[in-house]
Amino acid sequence: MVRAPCCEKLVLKKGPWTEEEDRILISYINKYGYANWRALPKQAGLLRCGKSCRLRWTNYLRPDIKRGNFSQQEEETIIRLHQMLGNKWSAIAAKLPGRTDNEIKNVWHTNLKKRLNNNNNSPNIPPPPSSKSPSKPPDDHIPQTSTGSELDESFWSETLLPSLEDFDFNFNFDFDFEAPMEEDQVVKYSIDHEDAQCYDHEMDWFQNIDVGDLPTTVHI
DNA sequence: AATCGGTTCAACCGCAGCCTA
DNA sequence: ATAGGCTGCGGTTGAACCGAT
Repeated sequence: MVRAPCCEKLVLKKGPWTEEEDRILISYINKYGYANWRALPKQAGLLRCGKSCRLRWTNYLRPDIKRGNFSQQEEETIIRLHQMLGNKWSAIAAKLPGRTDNEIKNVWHTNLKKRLNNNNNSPNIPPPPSSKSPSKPPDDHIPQTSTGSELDESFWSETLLPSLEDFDFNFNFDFDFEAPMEEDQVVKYSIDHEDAQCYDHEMDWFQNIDVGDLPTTVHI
């Protein structure tokens, strides 16, 4: 179907936002909210398209944005979540309060990706799940339980990952690299069972599973 | 001081999916 | 069932910045 262009061929401004524009946008949203982004700039008196306003607000002006460098823990969380979710930046951002998908995407491309590439020849970082890479990871990347037995791959692809996609992570995944990272790297994670139960109302999977069944240590 | 190359990050673009009429 | 509108997402771009020479 044919879509109307976001920024109609009117003289809508593009490029960096000025302080004045920021002020207008913040003031308008504080007063009226942002129910309709398309109508917002017109009503607020901004010569911007709604899309541009939404982006500026969600990525920069929102009061709950956490500015500044990413902590090591945040970076590790991003790496781990990226391994599980792939380039689902918004899903990753949802697990890092105060961080935006754009910010995480930038950090990934400018920092973490390179860092991982530097460690690339170590087999400890499995390729992220990606629709663009249908090939299976090599056998030595299949996660194994702490007992050394291989996890059923379908557990990850059919049960765990889809659940994580939709799950509101208010429990902590506590990933903990054991240094030094050797070929048989161990990645540990833990799930606070009680917290998990708080959010399991609609998740049969969590209701029926004994967290004790989950591997808490995974050899990659 | 000038220039050059690399890095960062805000912003844009286009598509997909959802919703409604 | 379908067309059209809107929002959100991921990929990409380009200006600004920074350090090296």
